[in-house]
Amino acid sequence: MQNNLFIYNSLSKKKELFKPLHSSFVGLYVCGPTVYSDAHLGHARPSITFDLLFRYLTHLEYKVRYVRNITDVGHLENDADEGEDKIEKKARFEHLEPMEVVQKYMNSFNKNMEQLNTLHPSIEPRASGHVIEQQELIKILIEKGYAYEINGSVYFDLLKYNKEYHYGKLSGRVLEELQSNTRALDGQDEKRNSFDFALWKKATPEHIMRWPSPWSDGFPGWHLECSAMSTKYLGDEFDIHGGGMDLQFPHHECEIAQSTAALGKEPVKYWMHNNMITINGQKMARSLDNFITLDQLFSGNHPVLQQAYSPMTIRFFILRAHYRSTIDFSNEALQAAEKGLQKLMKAIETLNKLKPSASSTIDVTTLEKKCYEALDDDLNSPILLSHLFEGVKFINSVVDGSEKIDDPGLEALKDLFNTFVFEILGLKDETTGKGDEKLTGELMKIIVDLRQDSKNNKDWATSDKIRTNLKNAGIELKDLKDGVDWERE
RNA sequence: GGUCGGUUAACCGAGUGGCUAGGUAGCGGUCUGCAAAACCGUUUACGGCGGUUCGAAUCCGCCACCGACCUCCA
Repeated sequence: MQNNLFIYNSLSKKKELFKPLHSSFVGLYVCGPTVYSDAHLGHARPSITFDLLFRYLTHLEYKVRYVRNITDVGHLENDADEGEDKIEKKARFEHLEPMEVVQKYMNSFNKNMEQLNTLHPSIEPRASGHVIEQQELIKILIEKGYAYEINGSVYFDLLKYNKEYHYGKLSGRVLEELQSNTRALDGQDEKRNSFDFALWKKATPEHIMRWPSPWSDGFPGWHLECSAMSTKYLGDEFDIHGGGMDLQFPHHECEIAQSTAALGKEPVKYWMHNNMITINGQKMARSLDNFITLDQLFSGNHPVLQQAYSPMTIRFFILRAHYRSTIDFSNEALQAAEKGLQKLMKAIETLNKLKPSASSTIDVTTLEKKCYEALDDDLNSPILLSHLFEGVKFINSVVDGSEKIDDPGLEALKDLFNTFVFEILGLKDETTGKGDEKLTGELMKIIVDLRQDSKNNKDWATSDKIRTNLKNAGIELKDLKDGVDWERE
């Protein structure tokens, strides 16, 4: 299997040619959400970024196992390891069983992801379903001397680990500096060092989510689940690990430390991190309370939103920027994305109605090559889109008569748009399927005929009245050179 | 304070040494009974100061501003 895909590896800080560990198989692990509230715009970024990667690798005929976890336990409020489990906190707040909270927000997350047309991962494991695997991992770490137990809790010994390996290589940290820069937090007394992190926490009496273990009735630390589940489903070593840039430290460093200590080798070949979505120049995050949920975007129901934005507008908005750049939220940018997407979709509709000529003035092969080059260059979706818009201009020029396309070219161009727009970028036409298309078509034909009669009689008042009233009803008429086109707004 | 990244035209957003990115919004034109759409043309760029080079948005240095991480976060 061959490819020219270069991806930016956060570990080496360079673009590297992607070579999978096992020729035709790819193992991909992406950090999923902690399910304690509705998904917001920020959550759409990694989902869409790695959906694009998943789709492209699949298109390249790799057999991809895409694992995205659901964090439904053990996620503490702060790294003092004395905080409150987010899910339990929410459960008390909403008077629900913790697992009810998990189910509720897992469902809404999945619904939102389907709306965004992201493909389901191959496996969506839940941390709560892998407590045994996590405990096994802890046992290995204790045996090998990388973890220690105190008062029923188990911590990772970073000082010991750092003697043999380099903790901080992904995020460019040095342990000694971390020690001096770590803020003084309460409740760290029992750890040997402030930077050691919890693998297992003994539950306080009021803590509901708890599991028996050799050390105490308790629950696993956050970083552990990803190590345990990625190893279980993708093996000791796998190809790509993805997630948001904000997870690089400490989460991904801890993952590397846990897996490397337990297995004696580094687990991940390529680390990929998507950048953040900002609002007013600041990161959008639940903890900063400046987020807009996806449901709010889809409905327009939020004070800062001037209108509703469809799921595909959001998807297009995100694909318009490279995944390693920040995207600043604004109504203007979203409206521009909406218009651009409409233009693209309209052109594809036009393409399917195009009549071939005897000759062609376009080289589809070159265009296709440029599209692949864009994706191969670290998934450069904005460049890919700029090439597709070249195609859009060409399609419209054929209608206009200034360009021509022959039958093979037409088929190739249709194929190209199909492949890149729908299959790889994962966009879809949102206008179809509304109402009774067939009947509407028949009725529109009658109305357009009647209007043509009045136009032939130069009865502009009537023809304009028909057009205006249709517009008020949400249908726009366009008088073309030969015939009339109409579309829903 | 430490580490890292960013600053591109009205807005968004690509681009790593010479070649029109693209989208949205303006403006002018073609087409049209008018309009819309489309097409053609077009206006504001590379934070500042220095350096390297025949040539820099792109490389180097300094400065300014913004942000991310250093607590949970996608």
